[in-house]
Amino acid sequence: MATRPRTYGQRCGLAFSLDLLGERWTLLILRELDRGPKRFGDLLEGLDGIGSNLLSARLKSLQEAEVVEQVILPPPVSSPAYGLAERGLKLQPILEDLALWGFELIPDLDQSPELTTKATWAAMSMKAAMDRNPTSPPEGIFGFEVGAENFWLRVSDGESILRDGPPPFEPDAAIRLSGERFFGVASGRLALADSQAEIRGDLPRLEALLCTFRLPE
Amino acid sequence: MATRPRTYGQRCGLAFSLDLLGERWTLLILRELDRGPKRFGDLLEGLDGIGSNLLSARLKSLQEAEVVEQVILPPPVSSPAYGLAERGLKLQPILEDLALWGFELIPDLDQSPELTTKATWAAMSMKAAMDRNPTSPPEGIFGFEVGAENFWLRVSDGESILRDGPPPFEPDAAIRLSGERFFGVASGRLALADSQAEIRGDLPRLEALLCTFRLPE
DNA sequence: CCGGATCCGTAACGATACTG
DNA sequence: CAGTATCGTTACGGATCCGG
Repeated sequence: MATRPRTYGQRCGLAFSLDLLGERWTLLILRELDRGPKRFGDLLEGLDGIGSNLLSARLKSLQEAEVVEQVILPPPVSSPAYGLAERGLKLQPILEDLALWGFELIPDLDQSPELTTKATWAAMSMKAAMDRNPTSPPEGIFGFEVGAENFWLRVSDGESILRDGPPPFEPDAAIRLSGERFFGVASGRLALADSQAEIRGDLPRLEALLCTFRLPE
Repeated sequence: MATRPRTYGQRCGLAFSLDLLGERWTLLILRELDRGPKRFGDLLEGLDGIGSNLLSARLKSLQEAEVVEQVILPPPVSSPAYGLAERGLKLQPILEDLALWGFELIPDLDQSPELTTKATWAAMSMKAAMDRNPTSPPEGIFGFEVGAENFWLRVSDGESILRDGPPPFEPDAAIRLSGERFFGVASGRLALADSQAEIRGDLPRLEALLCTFRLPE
Protein backbone atom coordinates (compact mmCIF):
# COMPACT_ATOMS: atom_id res chain seq x y z
CA MET A 1 0.00 0.00 0.00
CA ALA A 2 0.97 3.64 -0.30
CA THR A 3 1.08 4.42 3.41
CA ARG A 4 4.38 3.89 5.15
CA PRO A 5 4.55 0.66 7.10
CA ARG A 6 4.86 0.71 10.86
CA THR A 7 3.78 4.20 11.57
CA TYR A 8 1.92 4.85 14.77
CA GLY A 9 -1.14 6.26 13.08
CA GLN A 10 -1.87 8.70 15.88
CA ARG A 11 -2.84 12.34 15.59
CA CYS A 12 -0.21 13.35 18.11
CA GLY A 13 2.78 15.62 17.64
CA LEU A 14 5.22 13.28 19.28
CA ALA A 15 3.94 10.20 17.50
CA PHE A 16 4.12 12.01 14.19
CA SER A 17 7.66 13.18 14.87
CA LEU A 18 8.58 9.59 15.53
CA ASP A 19 6.87 8.46 12.36
CA LEU A 20 9.34 10.68 10.53
CA LEU A 21 12.40 10.39 12.75
CA GLY A 22 11.95 7.43 15.03
CA GLU A 23 13.47 4.64 12.99
CA ARG A 24 16.90 3.34 13.71
CA TRP A 25 19.82 5.57 12.60
CA THR A 26 17.65 8.50 11.55
CA LEU A 27 18.53 10.88 14.38
CA LEU A 28 22.18 9.93 14.16
CA ILE A 29 22.17 10.89 10.49
CA LEU A 30 20.83 14.29 11.52
CA ARG A 31 23.54 14.48 14.18
CA GLU A 32 26.19 14.08 11.52
CA LEU A 33 24.57 16.61 9.21
CA ASP A 34 24.24 19.03 12.08
CA ARG A 35 28.00 19.58 11.89
CA GLY A 36 27.83 20.60 8.26
CA PRO A 37 26.92 19.01 4.91
CA LYS A 38 28.34 15.58 4.30
CA ARG A 39 28.70 13.23 1.39
CA PHE A 40 27.33 9.70 1.33
CA GLY A 41 30.68 8.20 2.17
CA ASP A 42 31.32 10.60 5.02
CA LEU A 43 28.03 9.56 6.58
CA LEU A 44 28.80 5.88 6.17
CA GLU A 45 32.03 6.40 8.02
CA GLY A 46 30.65 8.55 10.83
CA LEU A 47 27.84 6.12 11.50
CA ASP A 48 29.91 2.95 11.38
CA GLY A 49 27.61 -0.02 11.28
CA ILE A 50 24.82 1.30 9.10
CA GLY A 51 24.45 -0.47 5.81
CA SER A 52 24.69 1.55 2.64
CA ASN A 53 21.21 0.41 1.69
CA LEU A 54 19.71 1.67 4.93
CA LEU A 55 21.54 4.97 4.71
CA SER A 56 20.21 5.38 1.21
CA ALA A 57 16.67 4.64 2.31
CA ARG A 58 16.86 6.98 5.29
CA LEU A 59 18.20 9.83 3.21
CA LYS A 60 15.37 9.32 0.78
CA SER A 61 12.71 9.46 3.50
CA LEU A 62 14.31 12.47 5.10
CA GLN A 63 14.30 14.30 1.80
CA GLU A 64 10.66 13.46 1.24
CA ALA A 65 9.90 14.84 4.69
CA GLU A 66 11.90 17.96 3.77
CA VAL A 67 14.14 17.53 6.77
CA VAL A 68 17.25 16.95 4.66
CA GLU A 69 18.11 18.34 1.26
CA GLN A 70 20.77 17.64 -1.30
CA VAL A 71 23.33 20.39 -1.58
CA ILE A 72 26.09 20.98 -4.06
CA LEU A 73 29.43 21.57 -2.46
CA PRO A 74 31.31 24.63 -3.78
CA PRO A 75 32.95 24.15 -7.20
CA PRO A 76 36.39 22.76 -6.38
CA VAL A 77 34.68 19.63 -5.06
CA SER A 78 31.40 19.81 -6.94
CA SER A 79 30.18 16.51 -5.62
CA PRO A 80 26.70 15.82 -4.28
CA ALA A 81 26.19 16.04 -0.55
CA TYR A 82 23.41 16.22 2.02
CA GLY A 83 22.58 18.97 4.44
CA LEU A 84 19.85 19.92 6.87
CA ALA A 85 16.88 21.71 5.36
CA GLU A 86 15.20 24.46 7.33
CA ARG A 87 12.88 21.99 8.97
CA GLY A 88 15.89 19.96 10.03
CA LEU A 89 17.64 22.96 11.52
CA LYS A 90 14.74 23.37 13.92
CA LEU A 91 15.62 20.00 15.39
CA GLN A 92 19.08 21.14 16.42
CA PRO A 93 18.21 22.23 19.99
CA ILE A 94 16.23 19.04 20.53
CA LEU A 95 19.16 16.89 19.45
CA GLU A 96 21.36 18.86 21.80
CA ASP A 97 18.99 18.40 24.72
CA LEU A 98 18.87 14.68 24.09
CA ALA A 99 22.64 14.59 23.81
CA LEU A 100 22.97 16.32 27.18
CA TRP A 101 20.46 13.97 28.76
CA GLY A 102 22.34 10.92 27.55
CA PHE A 103 25.82 12.26 28.07
CA GLU A 104 25.79 12.00 31.83
CA LEU A 105 24.63 8.39 31.63
CA ILE A 106 27.50 7.20 29.47
CA PRO A 107 29.71 4.84 31.45
CA ASP A 108 33.29 5.88 32.05
CA LEU A 109 35.93 5.04 29.52
CA ASP A 110 37.55 2.39 31.70
CA GLN A 111 34.20 0.72 32.30
CA SER A 112 33.29 0.36 28.66
CA PRO A 113 36.29 0.74 26.40
CA GLU A 114 34.42 -0.96 23.56
CA LEU A 115 32.49 2.23 22.76
CA THR A 116 33.92 4.03 19.77
CA THR A 117 35.01 7.50 20.74
CA LYS A 118 35.17 10.63 18.63
CA ALA A 119 36.11 14.05 19.86
CA THR A 120 33.62 15.74 17.56
CA TRP A 121 30.73 13.90 19.26
CA ALA A 122 31.92 15.08 22.65
CA ALA A 123 32.25 18.57 21.21
CA MET A 124 28.54 18.53 20.38
CA SER A 125 27.62 18.01 24.03
CA MET A 126 30.20 20.60 25.03
CA LYS A 127 28.65 23.13 22.69
CA ALA A 128 25.18 22.28 24.00
CA ALA A 129 26.30 22.84 27.58
CA MET A 130 27.99 26.07 26.55
CA ASP A 131 24.84 27.38 24.86
CA ARG A 132 22.80 26.67 28.00
CA ASN A 133 25.36 28.22 30.34
CA PRO A 134 24.36 31.66 31.69
CA THR A 135 27.93 32.94 31.39
CA SER A 136 28.47 33.70 27.75
CA PRO A 137 31.56 32.48 25.91
CA PRO A 138 34.03 34.75 24.11
CA GLU A 139 33.25 35.45 20.48
CA GLY A 140 35.47 34.26 17.67
CA ILE A 141 36.42 31.33 15.52
CA PHE A 142 38.29 28.49 17.16
CA GLY A 143 39.96 25.61 15.37
CA PHE A 144 40.49 22.15 16.87
CA GLU A 145 42.75 19.40 15.63
CA VAL A 146 42.26 16.39 17.85
CA GLY A 147 44.18 13.35 16.72
CA ALA A 148 43.10 12.97 13.12
CA GLU A 149 39.85 14.89 13.65
CA ASN A 150 39.30 18.48 12.62
CA PHE A 151 36.45 20.69 13.71
CA TRP A 152 35.85 24.34 14.46
CA LEU A 153 33.56 26.43 16.55
CA ARG A 154 32.25 29.89 15.80
CA VAL A 155 30.69 32.11 18.46
CA SER A 156 29.10 35.36 17.34
CA ASP A 157 26.05 37.36 18.40
CA GLY A 158 25.37 34.86 21.16
CA GLU A 159 24.96 32.13 18.58
CA SER A 160 27.38 29.27 18.17
CA ILE A 161 27.94 26.71 15.47
CA LEU A 162 30.11 23.62 15.36
CA ARG A 163 31.41 22.24 12.08
CA ASP A 164 33.58 19.34 11.02
CA GLY A 165 36.68 19.91 8.96
CA PRO A 166 39.36 22.58 9.07
CA PRO A 167 38.14 26.15 9.65
CA PRO A 168 37.32 27.99 6.42
CA PHE A 169 39.03 31.19 7.65
CA GLU A 170 42.08 31.79 9.71
CA PRO A 171 40.75 31.13 13.24
CA ASP A 172 41.24 33.52 16.14
CA ALA A 173 42.80 30.66 18.00
CA ALA A 174 43.66 27.07 17.11
CA ILE A 175 44.73 24.10 19.16
CA ARG A 176 46.20 20.73 18.25
CA LEU A 177 46.55 17.81 20.64
CA SER A 178 45.93 14.09 21.05
CA GLY A 179 42.49 12.69 21.75
CA GLU A 180 43.38 11.60 25.23
CA ARG A 181 44.71 15.02 26.16
CA PHE A 182 41.72 16.71 24.59
CA PHE A 183 39.39 14.82 26.89
CA GLY A 184 41.62 15.61 29.82
CA VAL A 185 41.49 19.32 29.11
CA ALA A 186 37.77 19.27 28.31
CA SER A 187 36.94 17.56 31.59
CA GLY A 188 39.15 19.90 33.60
CA ARG A 189 41.41 17.10 34.81
CA LEU A 190 44.32 18.41 32.75
CA ALA A 191 45.46 22.02 32.70
CA LEU A 192 45.93 23.51 29.27
CA ALA A 193 49.50 24.45 30.23
CA ASP A 194 50.34 20.80 30.96
CA SER A 195 48.65 19.39 27.89
CA GLN A 196 51.57 19.78 25.48
CA ALA A 197 49.02 21.22 23.08
CA GLU A 198 50.23 23.14 20.06
CA ILE A 199 48.43 26.47 20.14
CA ARG A 200 48.25 29.24 17.57
CA GLY A 201 46.65 32.64 17.90
CA ASP A 202 44.88 34.27 20.81
CA LEU A 203 45.73 32.07 23.80
CA PRO A 204 43.80 34.05 26.45
CA ARG A 205 40.66 33.92 24.34
CA LEU A 206 41.04 30.19 23.91
CA GLU A 207 41.45 29.76 27.65
CA ALA A 208 38.33 31.81 28.25
CA LEU A 209 36.43 29.71 25.76
CA LEU A 210 37.45 26.48 27.45
CA CYS A 211 35.85 27.71 30.68
CA THR A 212 32.41 27.19 29.14
CA PHE A 213 33.18 24.90 26.20
CA ARG A 214 33.89 21.81 28.28
CA LEU A 215 32.42 18.43 29.11
CA PRO A 216 29.10 18.93 30.94
CA GLU A 217 28.37 17.98 34.58
CA MET B 1 25.14 -12.29 25.27
CA ALA B 2 24.86 -9.85 28.14
CA THR B 3 25.14 -6.65 26.12
CA ARG B 4 21.91 -5.30 24.71
CA PRO B 5 21.37 -6.06 21.08
CA ARG B 6 21.43 -3.36 18.45
CA THR B 7 22.95 -0.57 20.40
CA TYR B 8 25.02 1.98 18.56
CA GLY B 9 28.13 1.47 20.65
CA GLN B 10 29.19 5.08 20.38
CA ARG B 11 30.49 7.32 23.14
CA CYS B 12 28.07 10.08 22.20
CA GLY B 13 25.29 11.57 24.28
CA LEU B 14 22.71 11.37 21.54
CA ALA B 15 23.62 7.83 20.55
CA PHE B 16 23.49 6.74 24.16
CA SER B 17 20.10 8.37 24.67
CA LEU B 18 18.87 6.45 21.67
CA ASP B 19 20.34 3.23 23.02
CA LEU B 20 18.01 3.70 25.99
CA LEU B 21 15.03 5.39 24.35
CA GLY B 22 15.29 4.90 20.61
CA GLU B 23 13.45 1.65 20.12
CA ARG B 24 9.93 1.57 18.82
CA TRP B 25 7.20 2.62 21.29
CA THR B 26 9.58 3.70 24.04
CA LEU B 27 9.05 7.44 23.79
CA LEU B 28 5.32 6.97 23.41
CA ILE B 29 5.27 5.03 26.67
CA LEU B 30 6.96 7.98 28.29
CA ARG B 31 4.39 10.27 26.69
CA GLU B 32 1.60 8.35 28.38
CA LEU B 33 3.37 8.30 31.74
CA ASP B 34 4.03 12.01 31.43
CA ARG B 35 0.36 12.61 32.12
CA GLY B 36 0.46 10.70 35.38
CA PRO B 37 1.08 7.12 36.54
CA LYS B 38 -0.68 4.43 34.57
CA ARG B 39 -1.35 0.75 34.93
CA PHE B 40 -0.31 -1.85 32.41
CA GLY B 41 -3.76 -2.01 30.89
CA ASP B 42 -4.08 1.76 30.62
CA LEU B 43 -0.85 1.84 28.68
CA LEU B 44 -1.97 -0.94 26.37
CA GLU B 45 -5.06 1.06 25.57
CA GLY B 46 -3.36 4.42 25.10
CA LEU B 47 -0.77 2.96 22.77
CA ASP B 48 -3.14 0.86 20.67
CA GLY B 49 -1.12 -1.48 18.54
CA ILE B 50 1.69 -2.38 20.88
CA GLY B 51 1.76 -6.01 21.91
CA SER B 52 1.61 -6.84 25.57
CA ASN B 53 4.95 -8.62 25.27
CA LEU B 54 6.65 -5.55 23.87
CA LEU B 55 5.12 -3.27 26.45
CA SER B 56 6.34 -5.59 29.16
CA ALA B 57 9.85 -5.67 27.71
CA ARG B 58 9.98 -1.89 27.30
CA LEU B 59 8.84 -1.26 30.84
CA LYS B 60 11.51 -3.62 32.08
CA SER B 61 14.29 -1.83 30.16
CA LEU B 62 13.03 1.56 31.26
CA GLN B 63 13.07 0.47 34.87
CA GLU B 64 16.60 -0.87 34.52
CA ALA B 65 17.62 2.48 33.08
CA GLU B 66 15.87 4.17 36.01
CA VAL B 67 13.73 6.23 33.71
CA VAL B 68 10.49 4.61 34.88
CA GLU B 69 9.63 3.22 38.29
CA GLN B 70 6.81 1.16 39.68
CA VAL B 71 4.51 3.11 41.93
CA ILE B 72 1.67 2.02 44.16
CA LEU B 73 -1.50 3.93 43.56
CA PRO B 74 -3.16 5.36 46.71
CA PRO B 75 -5.10 2.82 48.81
CA PRO B 76 -8.58 2.84 47.30
CA VAL B 77 -7.04 1.38 44.14
CA SER B 78 -3.89 -0.18 45.56
CA SER B 79 -2.87 -1.68 42.27
CA PRO B 80 0.59 -1.58 40.74
CA ALA B 81 1.30 1.12 38.22
CA TYR B 82 4.19 2.78 36.42
CA GLY B 83 5.37 6.35 36.67
CA LEU B 84 8.27 8.49 35.56
CA ALA B 85 11.34 8.37 37.77
CA GLU B 86 13.35 11.53 38.31
CA ARG B 87 15.49 10.76 35.30
CA GLY B 88 12.36 10.40 33.22
CA LEU B 89 10.95 13.71 34.38
CA LYS B 90 13.96 15.42 32.88
CA LEU B 91 12.83 14.21 29.49
CA GLN B 92 9.55 16.06 29.70
CA PRO B 93 10.65 19.30 27.96
CA ILE B 94 12.34 17.27 25.24
CA LEU B 95 9.19 15.29 24.56
CA GLU B 96 7.27 18.54 24.42
CA ASP B 97 9.70 20.08 21.96
CA LEU B 98 9.46 17.03 19.73
CA ALA B 99 5.69 17.13 20.02
CA LEU B 100 5.65 20.75 18.90
CA TRP B 101 7.99 20.02 16.02
CA GLY B 102 5.78 17.22 14.77
CA PHE B 103 2.47 18.85 15.50
CA GLU B 104 2.63 21.34 12.67
CA LEU B 105 3.43 18.59 10.20
CA ILE B 106 0.39 16.48 10.97
CA PRO B 107 -1.96 16.46 7.98
CA ASP B 108 -5.40 17.95 8.42
CA LEU B 109 -8.21 15.82 9.71
CA ASP B 110 -9.98 15.68 6.36
CA GLN B 111 -6.78 14.63 4.61
CA SER B 112 -6.06 11.71 6.86
CA PRO B 113 -9.09 10.64 8.84
CA GLU B 114 -7.53 7.27 9.57
CA LEU B 115 -5.33 8.72 12.31
CA THR B 116 -6.70 7.98 15.74
CA THR B 117 -7.41 11.19 17.58
CA LYS B 118 -7.35 11.88 21.30
CA ALA B 119 -7.93 15.24 22.92
CA THR B 120 -5.37 14.53 25.61
CA TRP B 121 -2.61 14.18 23.00
CA ALA B 122 -3.54 17.52 21.53
CA ALA B 123 -3.60 18.96 25.04
CA MET B 124 0.06 17.99 25.44
CA SER B 125 1.06 20.14 22.48
CA MET B 126 -1.22 22.90 23.73
CA LYS B 127 0.47 22.83 27.12
CA ALA B 128 3.89 22.83 25.47
CA ALA B 129 2.99 25.88 23.39
CA MET B 130 1.57 27.57 26.48
CA ASP B 131 4.75 26.96 28.48
CA ARG B 132 6.84 28.50 25.70
CA ASN B 133 4.55 31.51 25.25
CA PRO B 134 5.93 34.76 26.71
CA THR B 135 2.50 35.79 27.99
CA SER B 136 1.88 33.77 31.12
CA PRO B 137 -1.39 31.91 31.63
CA PRO B 138 -3.72 32.44 34.62
CA GLU B 139 -3.02 30.25 37.62
CA GLY B 140 -5.46 27.64 38.83
CA ILE B 141 -6.78 24.16 38.27
CA PHE B 142 -8.82 23.54 35.16
CA GLY B 143 -10.85 20.43 34.44
CA PHE B 144 -11.63 19.15 30.94
CA GLU B 145 -14.17 16.57 29.93
CA VAL B 146 -13.90 16.01 26.22
CA GLY B 147 -16.15 13.29 24.92
CA ALA B 148 -15.25 10.35 27.13
CA GLU B 149 -11.81 11.75 28.00
CA ASN B 150 -10.97 13.46 31.26
CA PHE B 151 -7.89 15.49 31.95
CA TRP B 152 -6.91 18.50 34.01
CA LEU B 153 -4.35 21.23 33.94
CA ARG B 154 -2.76 22.97 36.88
CA VAL B 155 -0.88 26.26 36.55
CA SER B 156 0.98 27.56 39.58
CA ASP B 157 4.25 29.42 40.15
CA GLY B 158 4.78 29.60 36.41
CA GLU B 159 4.82 25.78 36.25
CA SER B 160 2.13 23.75 34.60
CA ILE B 161 1.23 20.11 34.68
CA LEU B 162 -1.24 18.09 32.65
CA ARG B 163 -2.80 14.90 34.00
CA ASP B 164 -5.27 12.35 32.76
CA GLY B 165 -8.38 11.58 34.75
CA PRO B 166 -10.78 13.79 36.65
CA PRO B 167 -9.20 16.57 38.73
CA PRO B 168 -8.34 15.45 42.28
CA PHE B 169 -9.68 18.69 43.76
CA GLU B 170 -12.60 20.88 42.87
CA PRO B 171 -11.19 22.82 39.90
CA ASP B 172 -11.33 26.58 39.59
CA ALA B 173 -13.09 26.07 36.29
CA ALA B 174 -14.29 23.03 34.39
CA ILE B 175 -15.55 22.53 30.88
CA ARG B 176 -17.38 19.69 29.18
CA LEU B 177 -17.92 19.40 25.45
CA SER B 178 -17.63 17.06 22.48
CA GLY B 179 -14.32 16.23 20.87
CA GLU B 180 -15.17 18.03 17.67
CA ARG B 181 -16.13 21.21 19.51
CA PHE B 182 -13.06 20.98 21.71
CA PHE B 183 -10.82 21.08 18.66
CA GLY B 184 -12.85 23.93 17.25
CA VAL B 185 -12.38 25.99 20.38
CA ALA B 186 -8.73 25.02 20.77
CA SER B 187 -7.92 26.09 17.23
CA GLY B 188 -9.82 29.36 17.56
CA ARG B 189 -12.29 28.50 14.81
CA LEU B 190 -15.13 28.23 17.30
CA ALA B 191 -15.93 30.81 19.96
CA LEU B 192 -16.40 29.44 23.44
CA ALA B 193 -19.80 31.13 23.57
CA ASP B 194 -20.95 29.22 20.49
CA SER B 195 -19.53 25.88 21.56
CA GLN B 196 -22.49 24.70 23.65
CA ALA B 197 -19.93 23.75 26.27
CA GLU B 198 -21.08 23.03 29.79
CA ILE B 199 -18.99 25.22 32.04
CA ARG B 200 -18.64 25.31 35.80
CA GLY B 201 -16.71 27.76 37.94
CA ASP B 202 -14.69 30.79 36.98
CA LEU B 203 -15.61 31.48 33.36
CA PRO B 204 -13.41 34.56 32.82
CA ARG B 205 -10.38 32.67 34.11
CA LEU B 206 -11.12 29.79 31.76
CA GLU B 207 -11.43 32.21 28.86
CA ALA B 208 -8.10 33.76 29.79
CA LEU B 209 -6.52 30.33 29.95
CA LEU B 210 -7.76 29.41 26.51
CA CYS B 211 -5.93 32.41 25.07
CA THR B 212 -2.61 30.62 25.62
CA PHE B 213 -3.73 27.01 26.07
CA ARG B 214 -4.63 26.40 22.45
CA LEU B 215 -3.45 24.50 19.41
CA PRO B 216 -0.03 25.84 18.36
CA GLU B 217 0.74 27.71 15.11
C1' DC C 1 -10.49 -9.74 34.87
C1' DC C 2 -5.83 -7.86 35.08
C1' DG C 3 -0.92 -8.50 34.38
C1' DG C 4 1.87 -10.48 32.05
C1' DA C 5 4.61 -14.74 29.34
C1' DT C 6 4.99 -17.79 25.13
C1' DC C 7 4.81 -18.68 20.30
C1' DC C 8 4.99 -17.71 15.43
C1' DG C 9 4.49 -15.15 10.92
C1' DT C 10 6.05 -10.77 8.96
C1' DA C 11 8.66 -6.60 8.39
C1' DA C 12 12.93 -4.16 9.35
C1' DC C 13 17.71 -4.37 9.80
C1' DG C 14 22.96 -5.87 8.88
C1' DA C 15 26.35 -7.51 5.90
C1' DT C 16 28.16 -8.06 1.65
C1' DA C 17 28.27 -8.23 -3.24
C1' DC C 18 27.43 -5.76 -7.26
C1' DT C 19 26.82 -1.76 -10.84
C1' DG C 20 27.35 2.87 -13.12
C1' DC D 1 32.59 7.29 -4.89
C1' DA D 2 27.54 6.83 -4.72
C1' DG D 3 24.43 4.21 -4.50
C1' DT D 4 21.31 -0.62 -5.66
C1' DA D 5 20.34 -5.69 -5.07
C1' DT D 6 20.25 -9.76 -2.48
C1' DC D 7 19.86 -12.56 1.51
C1' DG D 8 20.40 -14.26 6.40
C1' DT D 9 19.19 -12.49 11.03
C1' DT D 10 16.72 -9.85 14.48
C1' DA D 11 12.86 -7.30 16.22
C1' DC D 12 8.16 -6.41 16.02
C1' DG D 13 2.79 -7.50 15.76
C1' DG D 14 -0.91 -10.33 16.89
C1' DA D 15 -2.81 -14.12 19.05
C1' DT D 16 -3.08 -17.33 22.54
C1' DC D 17 -2.20 -19.08 27.03
C1' DC D 18 -1.33 -18.92 32.20
C1' DG D 19 -1.28 -17.55 37.13
C1' DG D 20 -3.26 -14.60 40.78
